[in-house]
Amino acid sequence: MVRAPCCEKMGLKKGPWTPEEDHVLVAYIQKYGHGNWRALPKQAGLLRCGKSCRLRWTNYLRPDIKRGNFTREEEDTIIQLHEMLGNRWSAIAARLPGRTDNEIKNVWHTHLKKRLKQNTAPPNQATSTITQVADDKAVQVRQVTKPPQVTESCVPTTAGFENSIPSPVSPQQSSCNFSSSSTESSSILTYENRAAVASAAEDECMDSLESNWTQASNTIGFWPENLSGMDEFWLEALKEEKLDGQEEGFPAGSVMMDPTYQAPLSPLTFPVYQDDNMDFWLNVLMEAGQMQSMPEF
DNA sequence: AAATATTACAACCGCGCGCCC
DNA sequence: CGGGCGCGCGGTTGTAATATT
Repeated sequence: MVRAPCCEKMGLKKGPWTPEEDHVLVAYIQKYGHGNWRALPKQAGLLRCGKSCRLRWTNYLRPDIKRGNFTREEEDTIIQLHEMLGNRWSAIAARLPGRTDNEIKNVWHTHLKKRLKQNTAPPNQATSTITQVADDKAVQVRQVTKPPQVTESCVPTTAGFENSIPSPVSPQQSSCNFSSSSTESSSILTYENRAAVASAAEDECMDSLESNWTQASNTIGFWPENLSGMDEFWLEALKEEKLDGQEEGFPAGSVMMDPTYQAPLSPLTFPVYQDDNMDFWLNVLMEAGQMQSMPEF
């Protein structure tokens, strides 16, 4: 069966919306809501198809839309979410309050794709790229080594921290900053000290970036059964992605936490901590009470 | 200053999904 | 159970604004 084009009716207007049309649409929706988009334009007296009205409302006129340029944090979040979710713009938009899927899609195609391309240098150039500019370096490091940044709804933004690099702290360096006590909350880095730790570890991480860390292709992850207290953001991602074929090797009921961020790691982008590093991190997680049992590999 | 190229973003298009009859 | 309909999503296009030559 062939679907009839949305705006096949003659006389329906296309193209940019006028302020008058906007006013009519907003006034109508404020008064009656938008239960039926198909019927709306006729009832509101607009010479538009329902689809056009819906698009105009959801992408532009909705009162909760945040206008203006994307912040660096928002852009970074988009990059990380895109890494995790792919071109699922609506899923990405759901994690960026006030931003629409269309807007995010646009900013991806016009800015971020380009930026990522610049930052994705061949391995033998990666180190020099990383050390260029602090701003770019932060992006590069997060892109290569970190699980996606959680959104503001998950982790409060700490002023000043956004410019310090949430580095993949090496076990040797970070161990001195962790309490091994499973009863103390200090077994997880605080916002106050993690920036310092990250900064201190940065140089070493740069050097060992390629040898000690691998990217998400060797993802480890699992489906958590005990969800209490877990970050909603990741849980949603976990549920959506279903973790097909990626949950093997981890016992049900375990949740891998990022000890630096106090947030569940994204099983889709979690970098593999190799060999002895892996053991170290698993022990940290065990001691911090974030895993109920050691996984078998 | 004019022509051309590039960028930014609003809007459109077609498809797939879910609901309802 | 299959078809029609409405809606939302992602890809693409059109065009205005801006930068470059």
